[in-house]
Amino acid sequence: MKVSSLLGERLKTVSDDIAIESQSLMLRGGYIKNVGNGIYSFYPLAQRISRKIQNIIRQEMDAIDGQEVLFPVVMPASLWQESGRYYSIGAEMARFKDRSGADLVLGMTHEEASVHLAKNTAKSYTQYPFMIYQIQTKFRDEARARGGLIRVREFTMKDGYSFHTSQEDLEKYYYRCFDAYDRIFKRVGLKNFVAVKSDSGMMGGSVSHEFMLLTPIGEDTLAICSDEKCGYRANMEAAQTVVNNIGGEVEELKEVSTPSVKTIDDLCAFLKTDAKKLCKAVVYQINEDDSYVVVFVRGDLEVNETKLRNYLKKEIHKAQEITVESGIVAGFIGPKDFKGKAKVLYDSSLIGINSLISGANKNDTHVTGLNIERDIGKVEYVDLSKIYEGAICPKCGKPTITLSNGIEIGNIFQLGTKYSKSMNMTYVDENNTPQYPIMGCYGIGVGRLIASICEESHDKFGPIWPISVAPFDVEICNLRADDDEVNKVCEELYETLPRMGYDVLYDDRNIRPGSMFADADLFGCPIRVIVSPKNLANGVVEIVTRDKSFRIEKPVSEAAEQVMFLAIKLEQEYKIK
RNA sequence: CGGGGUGUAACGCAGUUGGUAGCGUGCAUGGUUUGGGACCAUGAUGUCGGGAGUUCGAGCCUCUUCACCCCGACCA
Repeated sequence: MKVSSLLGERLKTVSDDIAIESQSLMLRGGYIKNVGNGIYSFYPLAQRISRKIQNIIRQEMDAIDGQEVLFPVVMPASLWQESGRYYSIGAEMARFKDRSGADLVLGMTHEEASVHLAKNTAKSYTQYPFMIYQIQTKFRDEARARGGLIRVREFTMKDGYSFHTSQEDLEKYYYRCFDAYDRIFKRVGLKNFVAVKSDSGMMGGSVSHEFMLLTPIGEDTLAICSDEKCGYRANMEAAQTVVNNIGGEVEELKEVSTPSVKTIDDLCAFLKTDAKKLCKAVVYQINEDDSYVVVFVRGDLEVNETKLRNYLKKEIHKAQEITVESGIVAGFIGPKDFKGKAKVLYDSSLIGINSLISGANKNDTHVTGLNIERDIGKVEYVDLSKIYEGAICPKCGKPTITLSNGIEIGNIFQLGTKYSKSMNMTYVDENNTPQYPIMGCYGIGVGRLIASICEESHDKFGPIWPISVAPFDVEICNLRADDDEVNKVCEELYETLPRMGYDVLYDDRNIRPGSMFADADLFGCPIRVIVSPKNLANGVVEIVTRDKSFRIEKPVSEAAEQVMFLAIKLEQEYKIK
């Protein structure tokens, strides 16, 4: 490919609104073009990267016996009505009608389609297990797209679905896929990624993992044990909070007047105490009937809404206004003498504290010396609080939990029989008895992966693409396109290198070196060959790596060979044994 | 969905009190240059997001509508 005819413009500036480096560089380098909110076109550069990533994914999926298939983007609503998700999914799923008025949906995931495809052919246990996957466009009408390719509405995704005759077999395959994912992310050049236990949400099923790229711009928060021998890692949403309270002295239950003291900070200052001795009330409402839920939690901790949602198995939202009729006194809620019409939950962070301070359910009043067992009775404690920096690791028991941000680059779920049951997919076992297959599902967002790689590997001049995914392996920079000798050497290399199997970009434009190098940095090709009159005067060309860690001058006749050595060396970095 | 903001040339932006649109980059042509975004000269490019209104006159004022961006809620 010659740069003179490569479609896509390199820009010096982008709008200051764009805060994320990868987005800025991919817009500046002519990789992507915004078409609408959360919708992008790919220029050749991005499409080439996408293709290389897809091929790595295909190789690894095929290696674990995946079979590539293709599901439709547009599906009849009836398919989604069968599983029930037509009703349970909200506005995120795009729905429309065809000319005859039939309801259609745009695919946002393909569990239903996979069951539909497999259900009438996989009728005997002898055909199991199997995994089918596709690489295809999805549409999710996200409330708010952001961050370039990090969170979009339309995107290319690899999604796979496996079918098994036993939980053990699913688990065996699940961990094979786990390893395949690990290989994929290593091969595309990511370094700082981890797999974490995740909340499986409303997908159904129990065990799930997310592969996360650790980066400050990540939208998820991860709890990671800093003891490397332990290795505990979880999405904050799913991380168990372990609290080891020191009992403290048993005190008498007393009311204290606390006029207008409403916040935790105010109360700590007013009573000269620590938030760890406080019992805080957080009020939620259940979406379906607006009934209240009060969660009592230790004063220094927050409620993890995902855990609460999972415990209640209901959608909730934070209560905006607490009405007096409900019997709840805003700002002064406490377990003792609570008369509100609400479900009351106790977080496990309150276990073992002998004397708590809480609201007294009266205006401007708190109680001290509250002992839950003595003053309330036996209560059930539930783990509902958010894990925090320095918390006790649920695995090794040491106070070594650290919090990091991450971008989700892939996820794997053990689905169970949610879809096979709801869509009535069965096979017969050895005893000729009908059974529901047990499913797993496995996803990777390709576009997000491109942005993630760029995010992890760039400098202020442009992306530094790993050779395994780079749009081109080598760029030839012709520093004097009006010099016959320079042209001749460039043209020769441009013939030779592709024949050796390399993807070559040739900057043949008659522009000044500064502009050419600036563009070359935006192209981010791992290897650069610079041909100039200055070098040719000594009979050499210059070969450098994009990350600027390596530079060598070689005679023209040895240039191609040197490129090969360098490419092999770079490829080694991303090779998996 | 709530809060804030922006729409003017391909990109980034300016545009005063309402008087008929400009700067930088890029692009085209010619010339001088040539190792980190050169210089000179000449030139082309506008539905000022759309619609309606006020006015002798609207990029600017009013109404309306659309799109996009940022923060939050949400994120199967």
